[in-house]
Amino acid sequence: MLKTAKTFKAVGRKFNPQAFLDAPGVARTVSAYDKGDPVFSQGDPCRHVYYIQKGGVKLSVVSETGQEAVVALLAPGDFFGEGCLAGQTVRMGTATAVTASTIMAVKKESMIRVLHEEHTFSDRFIKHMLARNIRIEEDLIDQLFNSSEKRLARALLLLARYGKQDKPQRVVPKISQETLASMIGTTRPRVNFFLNKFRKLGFIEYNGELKINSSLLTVVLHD
Amino acid sequence: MLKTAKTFKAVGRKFNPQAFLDAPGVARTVSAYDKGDPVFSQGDPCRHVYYIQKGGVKLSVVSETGQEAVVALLAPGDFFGEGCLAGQTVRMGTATAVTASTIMAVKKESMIRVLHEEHTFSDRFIKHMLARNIRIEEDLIDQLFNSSEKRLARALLLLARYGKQDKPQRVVPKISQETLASMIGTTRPRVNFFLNKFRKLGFIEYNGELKINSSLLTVVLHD
DNA sequence: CTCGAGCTGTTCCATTTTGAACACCCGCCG
DNA sequence: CGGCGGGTGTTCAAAATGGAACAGCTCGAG
Repeated sequence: MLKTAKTFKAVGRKFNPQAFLDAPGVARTVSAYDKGDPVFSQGDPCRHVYYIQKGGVKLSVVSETGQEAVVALLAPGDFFGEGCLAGQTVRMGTATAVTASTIMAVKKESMIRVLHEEHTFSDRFIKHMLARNIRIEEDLIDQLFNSSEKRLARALLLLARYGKQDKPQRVVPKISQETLASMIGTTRPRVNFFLNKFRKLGFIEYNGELKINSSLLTVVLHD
Repeated sequence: MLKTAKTFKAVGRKFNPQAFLDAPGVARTVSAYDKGDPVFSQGDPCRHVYYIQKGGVKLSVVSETGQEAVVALLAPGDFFGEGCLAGQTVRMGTATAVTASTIMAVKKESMIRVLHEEHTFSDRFIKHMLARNIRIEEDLIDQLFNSSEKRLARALLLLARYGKQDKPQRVVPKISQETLASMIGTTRPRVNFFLNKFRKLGFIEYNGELKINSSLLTVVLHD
């Protein structure tokens, strides 16, 4: 009855995975989080997969030396905490709400059952994971190839499409220089230096709100 | 009837995904590759998923400026080229045999069908992808946190368990300083410098063959 | 209003890293 | 035998980066 599931490719972005998780017998709970609340923390036991209904979540890791690295920023429709499906028993990082959020937790076992029983759902989930894979791989390649200046330019361009699949915006969601620094693996003064450089060059504008000029900023990536 | 599929966790490392792909009606071809042969190249159309039966494969990306970054080294039992399942139409990187290899190509559509019909297989595939996800994420975190010296130490430790799930070896597979450099995102002189440093400190030995002392080398990671 | 927390703007220097160069070594092929 | 290609050992100056420090701004709580 779900025509959108005809082919893998046809599973478009309007598809709602949540419908399947709302079925009777699926062990799930929906919770509200305030900005800054942790959903789980590095070292916690690993028993649920999460699905973002509203808001946004930051995945980060803290090193022995205490510095934080932001691995991903997630938006409504994203899953996270899937590590437990691969047999991880503890969380390898911390998930924090970056705005007030509504997040559904699904028991690992329920998740597996739904993955078995619903092709449309499992297709979607596999796609989600592949997409995340691709994105993280791109981030890695970015790190391997580029200078921090280029990485910052790229991070801004990606943030401009945060949560809006394929529809880049001119306005970048509010984000501190500190967080930017931990996303691209450098220090805050460095981020500040380049932001001002970009501003002087007219690639971005900002007073409180950060706007980017995609076409100009893209130039930075190509030398 | 498939007892091994009882729980997700029970899908152990002895499980052989290939059995499912050998079923009648699955569009697949098995080919032999010599060392250095490309399996696919950046920009090629994207219609198959690959499975390594024998040998080893290197996934790499080439930047506009011509420098190469090695994203992954894969061993028998690994899948690659899964990007096409997520709707990618062209290859984002190049896959090259690093030794003489036997590799099975499975048509995207067949792969999807088997994923739908065989829980044991799809569990395994999801696990594989999650594992790759975790590994790439670790590589990214490594880049975000660490100096090239630490990254090199970590790369050597990981290479020591290349293809041997969970059973680290003392001998690291033959690999050029150039390739190491492109894996950790630095230059060859840098790799050379640190290798010699590690040798002087007794962390590694090498004449033609590279042996590591895991416990000593691990020290480098923790300052 | 006043204080403090959190973020931004800026400076400076020690250190790390790059990038290019040159010599050496060894195995393979004509 | 001689040359050539691919990998290694080493050097050095120029450039990028890290890290610490200090000042200013703004907004909300008391």
